[in-house]
Amino acid sequence: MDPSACMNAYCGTSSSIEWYKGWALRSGRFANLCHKCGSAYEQSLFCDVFHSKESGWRECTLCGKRLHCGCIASRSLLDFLDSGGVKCKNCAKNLEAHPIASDEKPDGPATSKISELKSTPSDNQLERNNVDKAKLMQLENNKECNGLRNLLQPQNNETVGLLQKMKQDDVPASVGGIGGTSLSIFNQISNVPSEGSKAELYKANLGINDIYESLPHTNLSMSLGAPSGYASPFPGVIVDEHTRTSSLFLQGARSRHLLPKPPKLALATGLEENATMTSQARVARPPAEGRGRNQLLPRYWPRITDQELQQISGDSNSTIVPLFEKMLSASDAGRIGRLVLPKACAEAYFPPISQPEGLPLRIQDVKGKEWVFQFRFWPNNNSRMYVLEGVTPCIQSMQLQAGDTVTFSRMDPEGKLIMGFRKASNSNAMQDTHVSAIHNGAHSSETFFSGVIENLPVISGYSGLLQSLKGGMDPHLSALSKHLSTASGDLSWHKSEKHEGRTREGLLLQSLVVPERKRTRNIGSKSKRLLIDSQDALELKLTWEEAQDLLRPPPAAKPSTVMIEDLEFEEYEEPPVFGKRSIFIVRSTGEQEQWAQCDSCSKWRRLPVDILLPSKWMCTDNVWDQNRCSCSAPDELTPRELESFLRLSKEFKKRRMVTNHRPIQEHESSGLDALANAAILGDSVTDPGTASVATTTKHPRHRPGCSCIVCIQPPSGKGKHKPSCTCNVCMTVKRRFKTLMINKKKRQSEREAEIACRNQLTWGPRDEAEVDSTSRHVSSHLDPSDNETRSANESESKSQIKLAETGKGKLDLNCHPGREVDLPAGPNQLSMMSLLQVANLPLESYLKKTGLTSLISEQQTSSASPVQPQATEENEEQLNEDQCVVSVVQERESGGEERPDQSQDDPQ
DNA sequence: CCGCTGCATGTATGG
DNA sequence: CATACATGCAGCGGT
Repeated sequence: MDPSACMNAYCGTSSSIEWYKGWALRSGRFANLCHKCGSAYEQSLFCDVFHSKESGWRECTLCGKRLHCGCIASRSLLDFLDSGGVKCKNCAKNLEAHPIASDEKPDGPATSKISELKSTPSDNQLERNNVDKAKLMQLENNKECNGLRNLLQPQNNETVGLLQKMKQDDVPASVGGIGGTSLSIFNQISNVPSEGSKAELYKANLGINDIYESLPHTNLSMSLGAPSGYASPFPGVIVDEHTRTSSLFLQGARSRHLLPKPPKLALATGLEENATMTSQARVARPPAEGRGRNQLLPRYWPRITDQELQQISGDSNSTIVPLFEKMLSASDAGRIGRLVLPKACAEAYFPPISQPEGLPLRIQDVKGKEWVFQFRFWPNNNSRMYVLEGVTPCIQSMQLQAGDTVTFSRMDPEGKLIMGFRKASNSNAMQDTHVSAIHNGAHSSETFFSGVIENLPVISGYSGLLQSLKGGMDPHLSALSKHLSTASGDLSWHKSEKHEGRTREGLLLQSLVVPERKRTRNIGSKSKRLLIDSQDALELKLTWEEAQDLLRPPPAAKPSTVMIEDLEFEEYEEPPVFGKRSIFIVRSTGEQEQWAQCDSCSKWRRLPVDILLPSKWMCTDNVWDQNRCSCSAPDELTPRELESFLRLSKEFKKRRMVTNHRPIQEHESSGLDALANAAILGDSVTDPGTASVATTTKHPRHRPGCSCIVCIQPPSGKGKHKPSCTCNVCMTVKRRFKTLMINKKKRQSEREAEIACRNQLTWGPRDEAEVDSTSRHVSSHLDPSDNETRSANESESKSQIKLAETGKGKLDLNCHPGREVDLPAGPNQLSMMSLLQVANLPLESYLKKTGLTSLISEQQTSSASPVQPQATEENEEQLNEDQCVVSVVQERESGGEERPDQSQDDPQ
């Protein structure tokens, strides 16, 4: 499916800048919005391109225009500069129209821009730079920044100016690569004639999409040797690969050093520190050019840090040239002992082979041990599939498993192949281990820093720092681990211990306590087949949902209202911001509480239920309780209570995982099954709360049960039933669906008035439990004897709630323009701001005012009911001791899990 | 019967 | 749609 097309099968809007216009808020959820059909794609919250919680907003490096990456819709919105940063379509177009302008005018745009920036350092660009302040705060701790100023000192004005210009451009993609990056820039600059450098560099900054194509023309394969008159802060010299021809592997190899720009403020922050700091940033380096013309996917770019390079190289005169890396698949790491090599890499960096038998290849590991693998290929279609055979002993010796990464480098001038590795689960420095591990290692925390996204053509931070490091020999890395995993969030190559010790509770707590912790979505993972612990995978799936929970409207942003298909959306030009996660509880008295944890002292503080917390919140911000507005104030919750709450939250999370997991299995079914799901799941199918979680693989943004024209297609080649099929199964499914819809309509009409009222409540404190747009909701009931009445009312109240949501006019990603069933009666005029105002009213007064006091009991019962037996039993037992029964409200996330027995919907 | 080998096939992804 | 690649699996040989 065209990733840039609207996923609504009825819409047909395909890639265009218009597609993705802004952030839409509806039903308490943020999403990006197709302006044609109103489909909202919540998954776009996390930016595939920038892989950032900052939602993919960037500025064109050249003109400053704000861009959205168009995670799903349209990557064509922007191009990536090979020098880092992005450019908008306009700039790209303009530059393509005048590709040689800068060549003709060495003092043209580049120079003038440079001087301009030099002279007015507080111009707009700098102002714009503030946008990414948050990101840069991370940088402040990153000593990678440090070397640049010193590097600049001896430079001529041109170079400095250029670098300044570069630094001022917003280049988040190279955030992590500052050290090496800046050095490489410097070296390159200093190695070319100054006149040419401007032109070439500027040109390199322009619309060059294909770095491999463009670089030969831009003559950037210049020597990287240390410039005369420049005392490199690094102990080695830079490799000039042009001079390396000694190895077979070097055949055709040329350095194609790119010119990533250092991020803005790279020069402005922390520059005083010593310049000899070697880069520890894990930056994907476009590898040295190999024979093959095929460009290497960024996925395979070596992400070796300079420090690792240094460690490999030791003190020898040899230079380590990172070639490529590959994340081990299950079969790679399996017992078969065959490591599938990326074709392009194999052809580029390994000796050419013409016979399938290939030839033995000596590869030295980082400990200095030499292995001999059979490098060979199989015919595959009309192509070849390259494998390294006999890798099992090596893999085992490195204790590698699926998801870990092996790196291939070359030691020059010997041409010796070096094999390193990186454990997927070692990004402990960022406490993101569980995430990175279950991400197949594709997006661990360092990715966030570096901004380099695998699978995506983000050209970033090629340090060009192919240092040869002088001194002692023996490229052992055995001691490496203790040098790595430092504060910069780097990965260790060697640490094999996993962080299984981190308990689920810990994970939960972490997620509760540090919601702003960098988390990633399982995107960009090439291998879906990697062995991932299912629980972890489910947990991973939730990160989006969790993130959605934390979204807040951008501060000071005024939403504009757009109407699409009679649905009203609030549209924000700014992406939402992340707030702090909190826990909601409901006492048996009906009293609601919100609890949040101080970021400083970790104590839990009780808050009004209607407060939206910023991502950072501390006791001192607790203006609602003067007795507990400082970290020194004692904890209000007993450890027992806290444990109960967290426990229940954990249970809730688990159940939600299970709930969400089920449809994933179901989606393997045929389109008719999907229809059946629609019938069985009924209202909840269209519950927007389930939309973002339970997806199908057919097209991941559709929910199980989705009956759109796409979803009801059988899997290719496996069609079971035609839409016109009249077999018993099909007829039953259709009948069920019909009955369901009739019932739904009936209920809807019966409760129309009530729905209207309830809609007003949607953003009220109580109804948050249904919307769950902010937090885990845990309601506590002091009287467990409520259970009977609860169960008696459960079914009805649930259906009411769901109906209420139906009536709210939910987002249906696949709304048929002419479809009646799910369309709401009309738009609701609930703006975020008005809702917040409403939320600020005391609950009771609001209910009285709106005549909805009767809803309290109903909601309580409904909110307490859907606890699964196994969880409830244990919990209640535990909690009864505490005189507090806590149950989790999960109306919204429950999907079809807790619907009444399907036979209720089954006319048979 | 088991494990290895080579190929075929399904799936994900990029153009 | 073409391609890359992860993995399944048939066939074969060794035990």
